[in-house]
Amino acid sequence: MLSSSQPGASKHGQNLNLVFRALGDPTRRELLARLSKGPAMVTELARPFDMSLPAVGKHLRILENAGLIRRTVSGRVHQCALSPLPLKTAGEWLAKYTQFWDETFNSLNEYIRDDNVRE
Amino acid sequence: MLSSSQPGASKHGQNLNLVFRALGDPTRRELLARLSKGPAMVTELARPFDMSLPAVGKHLRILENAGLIRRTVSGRVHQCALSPLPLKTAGEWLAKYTQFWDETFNSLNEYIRDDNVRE
DNA sequence: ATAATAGTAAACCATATGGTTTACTATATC
DNA sequence: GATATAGTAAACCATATGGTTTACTATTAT
Repeated sequence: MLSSSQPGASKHGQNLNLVFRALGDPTRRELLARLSKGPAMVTELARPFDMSLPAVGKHLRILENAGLIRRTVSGRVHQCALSPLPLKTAGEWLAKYTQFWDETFNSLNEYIRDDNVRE
Repeated sequence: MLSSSQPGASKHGQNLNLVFRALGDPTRRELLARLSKGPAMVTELARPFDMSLPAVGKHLRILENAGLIRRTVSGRVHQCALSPLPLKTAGEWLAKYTQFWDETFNSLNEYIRDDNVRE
């Protein structure tokens, strides 16, 4: 069934791991929401949180490793910007299940059930 | 900016934490893919994996706690079924960023940028 | 030159994840 | 009743997460 190879061995799967795990933390979702309004430096991003600067720095690193933000250093200022493509990837993975969201089990659904949903 | 309250304090946010973290593991995504083709018992679900039954059992528990599967026990058999609503919730969260996916920075995007993306 | 600012690095801690093996419970079968 | 099957429970282990504090580097400002 599904991918016959190892469960998350593909690069694609690895990205999904990093992205979904990154999204699983509320602080990081807040950071993304903030960055959706435009780039910001680290201190600026950290200000709203009741948390040390290094802690926020770590969250940003995780977002960066997931490809969700990019960082440009100029002087001592690290400017962070949203890099939303991985969100699209995640959205596309979820979209494969859209068919199941409306539990109108019609014949189309029947057809889909016989189809493969791949990892 | 965004939610003025605590970062993941809402029940909604808690669900997102559980759901995204559940999706962050390839074994669990495979399990969901398998269940998208119809319900299955635990042993059946575990078979394709090079992993002990208790390990798969734990993954199923995590999926269950995230609301992504339901379990009905009859006799000694635990039947698991996909419960896709939390996927919808996650998809809706992601959908708030759809605007950023196509990097056509038109005037609509400009308008959106002034809008709030909330947690 | 001195001091303040932006940020990372490193050491540390508590708890969570993801896996194992062994033991156990409960149901089904012979 | 004896045995096999389905599955969880519990104890254990290694590593990852999410936070802290202290120390450090590098840039900017006085």
